[in-house]
Amino acid sequence: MRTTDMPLIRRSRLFAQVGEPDLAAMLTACFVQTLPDGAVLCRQGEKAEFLHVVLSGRVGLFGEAARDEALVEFLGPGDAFIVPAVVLDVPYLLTARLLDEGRILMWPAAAFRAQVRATGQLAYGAVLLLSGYWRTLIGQIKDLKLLSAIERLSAFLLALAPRDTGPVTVTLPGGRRLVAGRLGITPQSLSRAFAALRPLGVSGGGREVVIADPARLREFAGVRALKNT
Amino acid sequence: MRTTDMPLIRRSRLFAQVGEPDLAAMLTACFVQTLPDGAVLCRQGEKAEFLHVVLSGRVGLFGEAARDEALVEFLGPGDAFIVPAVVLDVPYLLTARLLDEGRILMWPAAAFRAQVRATGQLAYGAVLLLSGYWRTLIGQIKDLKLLSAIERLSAFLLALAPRDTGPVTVTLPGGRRLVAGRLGITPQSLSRAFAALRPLGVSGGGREVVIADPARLREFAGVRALKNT
DNA sequence: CGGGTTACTTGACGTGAATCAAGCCCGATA
DNA sequence: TATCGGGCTTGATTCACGTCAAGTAACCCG
Repeated sequence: MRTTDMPLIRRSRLFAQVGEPDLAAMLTACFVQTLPDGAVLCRQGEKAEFLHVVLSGRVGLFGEAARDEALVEFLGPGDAFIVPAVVLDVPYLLTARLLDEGRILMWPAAAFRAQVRATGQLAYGAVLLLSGYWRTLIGQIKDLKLLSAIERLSAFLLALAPRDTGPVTVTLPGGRRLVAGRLGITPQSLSRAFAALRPLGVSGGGREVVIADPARLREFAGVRALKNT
Repeated sequence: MRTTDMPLIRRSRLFAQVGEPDLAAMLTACFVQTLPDGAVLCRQGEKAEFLHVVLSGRVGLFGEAARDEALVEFLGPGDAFIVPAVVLDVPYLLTARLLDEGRILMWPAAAFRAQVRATGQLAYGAVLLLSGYWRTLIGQIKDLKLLSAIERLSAFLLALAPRDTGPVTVTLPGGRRLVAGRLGITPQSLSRAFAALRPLGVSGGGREVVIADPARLREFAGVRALKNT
């Protein structure tokens, strides 16, 4: 573990409430790995061996079916996964794959389970982290059930931008193929959705997307001011 | 609070780890209400006032959009909601409505926040509870993204039945309209999906559904043995 | 510089599910 | 008993999105 990792570890909600000495003690059981783009951290259906905390790089969580797979969520530095599988000691529901080269904190499952049961601050951190995830997942389910593909793309782009801003450039968290999976559509449909938003001031080039008028886009997305409320 | 409520309270994962005296102390801040069918417990967009724990009856969690609403999840005795909104002190993402007459434990938000921060066992219970919810939500997202309406219905019915069983009768957690919402389809499509499953041995009458051959249904649902793994 | 690979876009077409619209069943009410 | 109304089913039609198939652009490697 490098000394430069500590600030990254502290940034995670999971550890926000844990005191310095306790944290140091906990981390003796852990190690950090630098892994290449495409590395698989855990595979759907396998038993949880480690809790992973992303220190740098981005990770994609994928659900796999017969001949298909769909990206469920993007994760970045500070995110921990898969807390639920580790805590409950059951198999993973998802496959996690690095989308970049990245550094990952590895925490043996049994040690983490014991710690979270013993240390109130860590459990509280886990509650905060899981609460945040619960909300993003609920948001995604609502989007899938209530919104069209174009509206979902609008909402997704707006969520990448700061609130109440003028023209902005946002950076997609992955290639178009991955974004399409996150939105629950095919890459082709995503391409068409971007085309449909172009008259509304969304001009895309590669991974950078310019939103000329966020207010107009927000209005179009259906009166969705309640989105993150 | 009635004495008959205590066993129900103990059944919830949230309190499983909390010792008897601590529990009694915590509950002094709470009260229990019996509410009629259709009562709204919290409304999307409002600030969290109470944590609710279902003691009896069933509750539906609904997402609301412009002119539409969709059932996101059914809850029953032992379930607590909306922990994330209460813990993070942010507005609800969902509206909760009683589907039956039911008894609900009401826990003032500020008191719960303080308790969960102070009491490791309670925080740990919350971690367990949220971990379970995380997994059901992930399952639902995977279903929405990867499965057709008919496959989703199959998976949903199978999840209601005990594993590895012969012919069974399952009870839907709500009317067809609600089940359709949970599956992300319209009631008409649900009706057609049931019709499509009839040749596979699914015969429905009202809220009771008979699955003549769960193994065959499971195979049909796509090689989804990994569903809850 | 050429050839290949990968990522994205665009077009034509098919299909699953929504929508519109009856019709049916059954329980509640007078 | 007659009438009403809500929940469910069924049929016809429409539409959003998926699928299949080119086509283009950018990048890598020989």
